[in-house]
Amino acid sequence: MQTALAATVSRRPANGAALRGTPLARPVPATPAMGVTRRLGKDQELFAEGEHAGAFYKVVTGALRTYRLLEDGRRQIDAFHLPGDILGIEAGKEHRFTAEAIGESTVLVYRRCSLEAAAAGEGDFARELVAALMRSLERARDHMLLLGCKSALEKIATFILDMSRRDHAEEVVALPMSRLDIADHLGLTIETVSRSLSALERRGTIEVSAQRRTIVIRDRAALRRCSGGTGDVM
Amino acid sequence: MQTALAATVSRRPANGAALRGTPLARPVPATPAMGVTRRLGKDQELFAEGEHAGAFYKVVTGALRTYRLLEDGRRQIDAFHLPGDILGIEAGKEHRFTAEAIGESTVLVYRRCSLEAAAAGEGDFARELVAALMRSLERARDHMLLLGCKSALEKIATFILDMSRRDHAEEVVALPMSRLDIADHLGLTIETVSRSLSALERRGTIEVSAQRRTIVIRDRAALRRCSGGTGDVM
DNA sequence: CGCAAGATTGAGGTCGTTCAAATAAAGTGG
DNA sequence: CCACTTTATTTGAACGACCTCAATCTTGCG
Repeated sequence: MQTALAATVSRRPANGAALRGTPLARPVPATPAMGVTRRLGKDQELFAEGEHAGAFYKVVTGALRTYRLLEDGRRQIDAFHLPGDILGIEAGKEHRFTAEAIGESTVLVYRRCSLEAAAAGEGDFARELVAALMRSLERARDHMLLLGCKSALEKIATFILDMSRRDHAEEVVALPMSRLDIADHLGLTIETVSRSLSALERRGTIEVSAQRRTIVIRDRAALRRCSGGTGDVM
Repeated sequence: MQTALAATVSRRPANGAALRGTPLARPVPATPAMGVTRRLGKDQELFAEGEHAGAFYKVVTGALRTYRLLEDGRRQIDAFHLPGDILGIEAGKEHRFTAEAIGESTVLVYRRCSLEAAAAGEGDFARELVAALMRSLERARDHMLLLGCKSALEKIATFILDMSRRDHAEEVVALPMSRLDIADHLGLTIETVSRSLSALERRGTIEVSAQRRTIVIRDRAALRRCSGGTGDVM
């Protein structure tokens, strides 16, 4: 039971964060020739829960969050999507969650029929999609392990290591998302996220930048020890 | 932080539960002609984390659990698999989790090359596999919502409704798994599982059979109200 | 019958939440 | 460029849900 706010609106961050210049801004080559690109502004919705799933997407620049809400407003961000990630593939006709840009982002749009073609079998693109699906599932399972078993500190440590891996970052890890986003991703509150980050900083394991959107990993081994094992973080 | 036992062995249940005669025992037709069947005894391992993923499986009778362990023994059961479910499809070459039969079970074994054929595209079976993948992902996401947001009582209520739906059960729901299995699935302890079930029983929402492996839903509406919304339980 | 394993129940402790306040950044308009 | 507002984040104190430890009860089995 957490983060149950009456006004869902108030839960949406609305500050202006620069993604540009961070490692996350590194664009990704558009694999198949098909697909148009689309630009998204900060907090702009790409698709919403319940909407007809007529397309799916691949992140080119920026970062997105996908989430679901409980009736009372509790939110679970199931994943953050960085350049190269594919999102929005649905089993049914409707999107089962909402996707929003965290900062300025661009995505490639694929028509759903590409997916149907893939399921029926169509060579390379099909293989890429199935691989993307399997990777999503793998990540979802890792995340369940985190949500079901880990303590707050372990969650935060795992999250930082995971972002660092996905960001191909050595030491400096960009966190384009707000504390609220992180909290709703890890099943914590913003206060606990903040406290855990402070705790890691106090121990000298990490360093939090002034703007709060960058982390420097000072002691990766210690961070790994904090992460509670298994999670295949590097 | 929960259920961290030093001896992982002691966590494995070993009683004798009858699956036979419950709704869960209902067999499922083997869709593709290929695939040999395999029988599994209670708690028998189908495949283990780290093992080469040379095959994947479809449940015909019984029920299986798939789980991952943290180094200290904490366990997360990511899913229970009932007749008709496909499990063991992996992105990489190795199984990322362990699968065990909960009670006597039978599965169909598919060689991995079928999967590769499917990814490359091979008509009907390909479509079924991709659909299975997408359904797994959907379930994983539902489960993340549960793990990340819901209270103990909400988790239990959701779980019962979900089992009832998957079991095509009207009122009487079979729970072939132990309390420990349920606890490790929902991110709780056995004590909390037990207490929550008792709480629901005390309110007259459900009834727990003497053998503890069957639940009767007395007031589905109340149970749904308890479940915390969204979860697409019926 | 008596033992072993699973499940339930009770008492007390802890981690993370809730509520509240302080601090810090980022706009905004002059 | 600076006061002022707004929003994000951090920090503190107290509470509560769930866990831990321990005892009891139940069921199944030799």
